[in-house]
Amino acid sequence: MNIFADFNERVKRIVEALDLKDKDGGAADLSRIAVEPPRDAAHGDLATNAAMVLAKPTGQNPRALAEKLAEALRQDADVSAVEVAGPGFVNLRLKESFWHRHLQEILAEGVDYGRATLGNGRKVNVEYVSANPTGPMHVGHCRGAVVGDALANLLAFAGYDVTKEYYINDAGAQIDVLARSTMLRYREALGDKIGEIPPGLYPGDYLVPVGQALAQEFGRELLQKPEDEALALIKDRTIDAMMVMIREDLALLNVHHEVFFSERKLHADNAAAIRSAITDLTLKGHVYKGKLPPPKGQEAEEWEDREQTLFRSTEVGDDIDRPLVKSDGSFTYFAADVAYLKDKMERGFTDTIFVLGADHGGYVKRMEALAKAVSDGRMKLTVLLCQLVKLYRGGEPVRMSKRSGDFITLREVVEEVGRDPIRFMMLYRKSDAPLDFDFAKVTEQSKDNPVFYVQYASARCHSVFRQAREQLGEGEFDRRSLGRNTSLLTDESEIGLIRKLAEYPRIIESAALSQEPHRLAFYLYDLASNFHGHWNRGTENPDLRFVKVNDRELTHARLGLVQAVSDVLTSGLALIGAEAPVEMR
RNA sequence: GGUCCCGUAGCUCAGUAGGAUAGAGCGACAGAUUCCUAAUCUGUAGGUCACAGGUUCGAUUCCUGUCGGGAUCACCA
Repeated sequence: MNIFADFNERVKRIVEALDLKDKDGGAADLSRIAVEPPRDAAHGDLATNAAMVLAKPTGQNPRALAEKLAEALRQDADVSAVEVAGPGFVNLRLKESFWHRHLQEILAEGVDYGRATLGNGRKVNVEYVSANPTGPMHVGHCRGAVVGDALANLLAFAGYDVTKEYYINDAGAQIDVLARSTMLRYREALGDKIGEIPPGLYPGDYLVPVGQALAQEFGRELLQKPEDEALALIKDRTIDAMMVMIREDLALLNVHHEVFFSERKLHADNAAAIRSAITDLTLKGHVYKGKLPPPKGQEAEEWEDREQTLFRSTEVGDDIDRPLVKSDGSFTYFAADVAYLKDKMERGFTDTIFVLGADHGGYVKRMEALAKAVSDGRMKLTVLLCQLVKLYRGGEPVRMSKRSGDFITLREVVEEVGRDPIRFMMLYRKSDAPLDFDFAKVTEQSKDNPVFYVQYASARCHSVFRQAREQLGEGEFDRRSLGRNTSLLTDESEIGLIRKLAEYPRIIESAALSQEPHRLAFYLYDLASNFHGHWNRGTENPDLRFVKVNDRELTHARLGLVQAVSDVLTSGLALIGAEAPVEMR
């Protein structure tokens, strides 16, 4: 139940009853009417811009129109005060009884409070992580993994039919290099002296067990086969092993994809899928043979001026046409994307979202262009770019050398700081802003650390219940009985907390709509702050404490409020992918 | 040079389906514990929302340009 949507309907009904006509004599456009929380709480609980939006098209004075609206709104049983302010805002104040009833609704819905139908069951594909299967996940993958996962959770909660997907880049030269690297480890496991891993191959220890497993299974058999054949088999085994490892790494972060889509499959059977997709594109007139101009702004010494097969992406919004076939006759990476997007379309997705690192910003336009061409504009493709994460340790930048596999792995980060702080902090910044991640600050257990601040609020809620059970000598409290006496909540600070809770559904919808999961993290911080603030009023004024031993009814009412706060914290933290702890000591 | 992102308090950042007097945390200063967890809270100080135009009843938010910072730029994945 979104109270803003609720009152938006009420306002619209009133406006309809006024039977306003626009200049052409038609019914006035009501779509721009908004009901929002006013920026300044002193203005009331809700504000609407209806009068200002409608004034011009209907040729009326905005303040006069606002007065008419106000008059009608005063008749609403839930409204205690209405005033017209500024250029024509209508500010509403709601009766306490409305808030009491709303708290009951929150309690009835529990952790489902805020679930929305915004998506109308539309099928959305969220693709994220998609790291090359050439080694373990490293710290650089964390942000995309968390942002993508939280966004997918959020969209599902907002009523979309979401599929979490991982595109395995298991084709191409890098994978061949990977197979040759494993071959070396295989020989090593057989006792051959391999010396240093030659430059250009993957030196990481993680291939050692893969080589050992091969040696155990095949003995020296593979060395007797033709190299092509042996490498093909080794490649399969290595990719499988890498994906097992990557899934384990992702599980540490609480990330679980539903679909792992293999690029190699698109290249199988003489690239049947790619050929078919390109044929489709060709039939639609998006493919031609031609030359590309040499790149500008940089020395192009190796530029080869040749005629090639191109996707005419410039006609669908791209800056330059894109090659589909390499000079050796094989397909480009982008050609596989054509087939991949076609596959997504055929699986029925109306929306596909890619979560990528900022270094992939150059791919956005060609992907958008491709989606247009492949689906004739029916599939909406959006790219969410995550800026880079800078690592610090106590204020000092952490240096990582890219050579010799000397990077910090995802596993190491999780082991050092824990899953929840990573998930929360990766979302405690807008995706398109760079993020500083300081190991020292993220593990700090104080109010300066938003993760612990929010989780502590959850722990406090549970602490109240422990106290209540002890002092009142009761068992578990169920939500229905807690909601029975909400009308006993009369303190402004208590009503304020309900008001804050009532923003949750709106936050869910706006975060899902704008694809900005960080809004949820900031809201939870805000809610926690409100709760801590209210709590501390109890230290100054014992009458405001939740547990009143000599007033069981009041205690139940207040516990209802605590339960609702706890439910929303639990719900929101779950979307972020973190726990709502019951205790922190 | 092209493209994309960013520019808001001393610092780190929110806020933008266009709304009223632009917010929070940190840092600084002044306070609160016979307390349901002080891992908390209250108050004070601090601003040309980079700059210039445009659209609008109204712009931090949308558009254009300038300046500054970052990312990226065929045949790799």
